[in-house]
Amino acid sequence: MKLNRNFYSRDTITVAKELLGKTLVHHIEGNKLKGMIVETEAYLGLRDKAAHSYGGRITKRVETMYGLPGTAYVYLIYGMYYCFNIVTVKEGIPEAVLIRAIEPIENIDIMALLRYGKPYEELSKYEKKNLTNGPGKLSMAFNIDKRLDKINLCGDRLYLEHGNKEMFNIVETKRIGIDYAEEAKDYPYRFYIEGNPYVSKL
DNA sequence: TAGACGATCTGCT
DNA sequence: GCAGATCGTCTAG
Repeated sequence: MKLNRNFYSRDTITVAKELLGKTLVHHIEGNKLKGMIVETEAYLGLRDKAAHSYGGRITKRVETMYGLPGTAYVYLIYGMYYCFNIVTVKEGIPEAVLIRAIEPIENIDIMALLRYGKPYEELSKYEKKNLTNGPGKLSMAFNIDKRLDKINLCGDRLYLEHGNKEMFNIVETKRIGIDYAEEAKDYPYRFYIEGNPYVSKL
């Protein structure tokens, strides 16, 4: 069952935690890519120095974060990778959840082709493990890029579903790659499924 | 309009 | 473990 607008229209920390174990679905050229979310990070707009929207900044790039909850926020990082986020709370409040890692479920061969240009069986052990265990990596494997910025996640192209197994422990820890963010770099806004092999960093 | 930098990943040491 | 890749976005002037 698809997650609706109400799911996203809540406190960002809550949504970040509850997104764990949910299934991400992307329809591409007649095929469905599916994966389970295993790692997320919360970005709390105004009061969070690590967020693009810190202090209420509104620029061309971050305006997406001010949109409706359940909207995709996709941006380019380091000139070569895309990061996929989900807008939360309500329109006008610039908060979002970064999807950091996914466990592949369906059409893994297509993901392997998108990421490494060869089918899954031909991947080395190292490549299999690294298929989707990071924000830039999962974007490659799921064919997510800037064209999906501002897309409605309550639609039929890219959306989330309730998962099957939701029995797991959630680990809370500090976020990654935001050392510039002063005191905000130590906030415990990163969440992942304990023991899952696709988590980007322990 | 120029200059600095980043919510990352890879490959080499 | 560390540096390089690589360019859109933002800020200052």
